[in-house]
Amino acid sequence: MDNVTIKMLAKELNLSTAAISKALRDSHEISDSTKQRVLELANRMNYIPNAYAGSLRRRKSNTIAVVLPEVADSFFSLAINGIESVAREKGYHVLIYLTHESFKREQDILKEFQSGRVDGILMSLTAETASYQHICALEAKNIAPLVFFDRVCDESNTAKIMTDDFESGYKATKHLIECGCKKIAVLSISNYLSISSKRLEGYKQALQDHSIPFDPINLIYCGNDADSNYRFIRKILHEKDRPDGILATVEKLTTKVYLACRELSLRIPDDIKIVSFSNLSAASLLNPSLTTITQPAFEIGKAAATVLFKSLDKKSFQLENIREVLPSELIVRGSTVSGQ
Amino acid sequence: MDNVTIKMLAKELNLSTAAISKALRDSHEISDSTKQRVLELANRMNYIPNAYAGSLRRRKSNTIAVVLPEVADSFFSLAINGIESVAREKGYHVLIYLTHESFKREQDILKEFQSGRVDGILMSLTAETASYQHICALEAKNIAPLVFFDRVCDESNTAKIMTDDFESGYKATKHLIECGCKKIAVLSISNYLSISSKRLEGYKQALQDHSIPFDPINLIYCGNDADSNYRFIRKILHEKDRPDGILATVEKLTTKVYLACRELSLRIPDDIKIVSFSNLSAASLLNPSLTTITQPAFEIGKAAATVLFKSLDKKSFQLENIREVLPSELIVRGSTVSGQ
DNA sequence: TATATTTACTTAACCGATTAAGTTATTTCC
DNA sequence: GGAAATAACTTAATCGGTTAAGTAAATATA
Repeated sequence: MDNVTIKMLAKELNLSTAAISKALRDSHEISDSTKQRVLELANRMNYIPNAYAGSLRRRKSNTIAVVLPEVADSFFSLAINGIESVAREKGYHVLIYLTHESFKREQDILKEFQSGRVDGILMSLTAETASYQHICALEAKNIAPLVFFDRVCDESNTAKIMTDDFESGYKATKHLIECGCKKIAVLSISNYLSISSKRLEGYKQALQDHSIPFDPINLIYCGNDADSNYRFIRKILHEKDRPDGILATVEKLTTKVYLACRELSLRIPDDIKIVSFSNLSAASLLNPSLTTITQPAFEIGKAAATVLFKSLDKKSFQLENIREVLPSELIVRGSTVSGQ
Repeated sequence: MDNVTIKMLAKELNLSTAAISKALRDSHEISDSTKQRVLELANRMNYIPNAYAGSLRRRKSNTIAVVLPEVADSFFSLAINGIESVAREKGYHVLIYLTHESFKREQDILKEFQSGRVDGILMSLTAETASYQHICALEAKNIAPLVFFDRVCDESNTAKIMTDDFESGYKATKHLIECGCKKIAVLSISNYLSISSKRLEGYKQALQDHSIPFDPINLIYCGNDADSNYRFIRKILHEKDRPDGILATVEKLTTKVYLACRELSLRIPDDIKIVSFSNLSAASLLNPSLTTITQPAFEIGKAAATVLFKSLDKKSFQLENIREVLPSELIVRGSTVSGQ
């Protein structure tokens, strides 16, 4: 039960705790022979330093927080993989906080970080986040360096790792238009998120470049409840002037679209074409296979963590105005082009 | 930068730090009027206790660890959701450790827990784990209560939350046999994991009950590398006496099977039928839709966390010999029955 | 009225490590 | 040979809380 402490090592070797501590940290104040003895004993007694004693004294926890809406989403789970790969290499621990798209939770979580629990924060905003005081407060108080990934906060000027959302929205829409779509609906989960608005801008630009007027009726905002999203989508696809193309900006909405199409006997891609932002590895196996905008999720996580650790390794490193934009890829499959 | 501490509150109110601490913890030693004053000031100054000071003194971190092979897997990501939902309610923090199926990592991670970083551990073994000293050591030293979920360790007698793996293996195999399969291959990732052997036992029992001899050649062990798994599966499906039924015990292998079938022009379910352990929400949208054994992933995570917190809340609570078995469900779809 | 108890605190030790500021003994240098 | 520098430690303060033990005043009890 009781773990080996520095005090026990000190008693055993007739040294002060200070000497042990310094020996373990390879201080020049300690002779090589003593260091040897300390190291040997520490190994033999299986000494593991108390995680919190050092954190308290040094005001450093070797822990980062990842704040994100959801894990059960291939983009975020891959991003976590990327983050974890860097954190592990650096010997850091990773705390996970799920907001489940709740702004209140996001606020509570950030507030808790004032406890000094984490040295750095990686964050992707909730779909609800429309006010940024909690983020400003965090930054103003200089609590911990913050790096946004994917769902970044334009109102903050800390580091942001993102994909080319405008271009992605543009590419996807252009592709749908070129496949013959005249009425393209955009499924979104937020009118606050900058990724949403950028994707939407890309969409609008593509329409404009192809002389299709933008009609706000084609903007469809879904919520957090899977069932009502399904019913909503189904209702829209059931209408007389239903869309003939769908751009789903969120992976989870695609399932609903497929199900609704199936139930309404709408043929994909003949009656309706679909492009979805998705990292689903089974995208190519769907019926029909799904045309996706696929983000480099793992790389985004990795890049975000890498930038964060630059700041943690060197206090002078400035996160401000850092923007990394990684390209997404349009992968054309059967939901837009038959026979693919 | 410098956070509000108890010392600052004490100075402000002309009280000792002890009084503040006790007031904040609503001790009977402090008068109501003083408590009021302390609480009011703490609120006003936005006092957030240092996360590590209390943890050090009280030897309690309000943090649990989740040790698992992978997040980019719908079972595990849903389980994390379940765990997080309980942890959040209890005011605990969740550290995530990914083993990526590496035994060495699992050992290192467990060893680190001797630092007292976490109050409790939720764990799912790696596919490689065949030795259990690291787990015994953890338990012997009484470092933190440990609850296994899904990939449990039979050699330990701490709490285990699992699904009915034998029955699932049985049901899946029986279904394949009833669909006409004569030669059913089992895709597995481990011959160590108890879930694997239980599923396999169920498979064998089903064969026996239907008078089909068990042939070890139908046992196919895949590794951790996606590409070589694919090539391996493809090779097997290319052979003359290829299987006519596949039971994939791991979600990620299913994609490979579908791809291999497509490349080899094997028709599912006509030429080959597939059942997979999977929590993929898109299972019904695959081409053909996938017959699955679906585990109650969220509930498993939730149950595991609930049991762990029982032990954390009441030290006398015995985790030993606790076994909760939640039922999985066979969902018949198009990969075994055409037209589904 | 004297003693016991309760109330509402304060003091000081403590959790386990880190580190600034000493303290010797030894070596270096002029 | 004596001052200065260096090596190899120790002492004690510190991080920010928690808590056992102590204390003084107020109240209760005999």
